[in-house]
Amino acid sequence: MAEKRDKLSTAWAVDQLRTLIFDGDLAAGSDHLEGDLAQRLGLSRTPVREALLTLETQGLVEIRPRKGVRIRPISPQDMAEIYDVLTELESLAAYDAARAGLDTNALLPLVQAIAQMETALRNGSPLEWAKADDEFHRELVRLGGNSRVIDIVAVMSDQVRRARLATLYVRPAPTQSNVDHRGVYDAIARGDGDGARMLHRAHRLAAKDMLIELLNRHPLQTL
Amino acid sequence: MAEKRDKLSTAWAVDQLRTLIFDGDLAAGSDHLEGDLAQRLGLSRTPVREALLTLETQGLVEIRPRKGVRIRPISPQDMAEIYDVLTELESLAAYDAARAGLDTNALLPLVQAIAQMETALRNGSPLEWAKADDEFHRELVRLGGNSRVIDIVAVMSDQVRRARLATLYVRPAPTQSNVDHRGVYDAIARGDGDGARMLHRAHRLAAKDMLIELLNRHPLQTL
DNA sequence: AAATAGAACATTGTCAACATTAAGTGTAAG
DNA sequence: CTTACACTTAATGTTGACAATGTTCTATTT
Repeated sequence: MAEKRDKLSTAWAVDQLRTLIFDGDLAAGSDHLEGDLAQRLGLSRTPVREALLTLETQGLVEIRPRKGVRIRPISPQDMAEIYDVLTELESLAAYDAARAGLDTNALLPLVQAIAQMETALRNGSPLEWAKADDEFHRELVRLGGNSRVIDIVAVMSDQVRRARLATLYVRPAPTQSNVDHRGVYDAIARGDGDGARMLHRAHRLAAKDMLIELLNRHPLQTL
Repeated sequence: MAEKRDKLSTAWAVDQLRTLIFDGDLAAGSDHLEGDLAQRLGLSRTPVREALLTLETQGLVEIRPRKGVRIRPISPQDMAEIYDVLTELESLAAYDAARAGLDTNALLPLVQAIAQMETALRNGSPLEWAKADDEFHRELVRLGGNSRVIDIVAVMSDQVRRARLATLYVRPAPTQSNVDHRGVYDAIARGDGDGARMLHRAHRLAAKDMLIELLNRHPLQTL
């Protein structure tokens, strides 16, 4: 556990709890008392309580009075819902990014992410590929410039983070994904808004179908 | 102010504060101390603080330590961002609703909302029209069935609520809106997903352009 | 043995007091 | 006259204690 905390207790507690959740130290579906969590973090209940409030509105936990705080599991239907939202909002971001008239320099992070994904794919390192993929999507949304979209996508991505990691080593090699990313990038670079939107939409829909099918076939518990 | 409170103080405080904000009793852009708000609601700071935390993640206030809680104003750019998000997510909902194979009975609330809008339009009652319009959009999203979309749209709608009300008496009569709604309804009723999506998208984009142009022309302060 | 009432317990909800910290204010030095 | 420093003040951040309340267990009745 990270030791020093120079920020406010509540913000620090949010970070710590997020880490515990993403690392699986707080298992999906498990229940925890405010008091226990507070003790675990070495804080009083108030900041932990406030942190949990925040995490609840972000959909990571569910507060059930007198039954403990439940770490929200993700069902295949949840995945479908979230991917649909991501599809729409990221496609909008791709459109906006393409229409923004960005120069090559501004698009550099996208190119780098794509390069990293291709390297990772060649090296067979799923984890590194996932990191670069995450970076590509985050950067794409950032370039879109809509702050609401940025926030919502971040929250939704967090909700499926565990599940995506769990499927990383079961899913087929993401060769098509890499092709898709290049296509989206090219469309943005040439200022083709509609093209970028449609290509990204197709990319996301394919990813959704793959993941859902995967989850239904390998009924992974405790997501 | 509503008097009895049978729910938890925090939830009650959220409701009260929302009402105060939407009614303009807490003006857009104004600052308020936790202590003052707590006294105003007759509560201690703790539940008010928790309520403010929630309202902050919903984008209605901005907590600025030692400077008070600011009631977030809405700029034309904010409006543009929010309408873009609403456009994408509601269009998705329209698509999903159309593909869900809902029977006429399930679509009744939509029909009623449309009828109310037409009546209000004939009677020249903008406020009633706005209520029915709100209802139409909320019901549409509900029929889409994606709980994330429902939540996000609710939050985004809240953020523009004040601004929409402020423009109600300045905007041209929404005759085209009513035509649009019928078109969306028909597409859903005949199960035409792509049609519903495209019609609703066009409807929302037009509304956005109208509103933005209106806001830029009548620089309404304090939204 | 099953059902119900009631007591005991555990947990959360709320509060008031205290600690901390940033902003503002006045003073003195350059 | 400006700047920098320390002091004052006001607001928030945090804590521990207490109140309210739902849950579980137990005893009693049928």
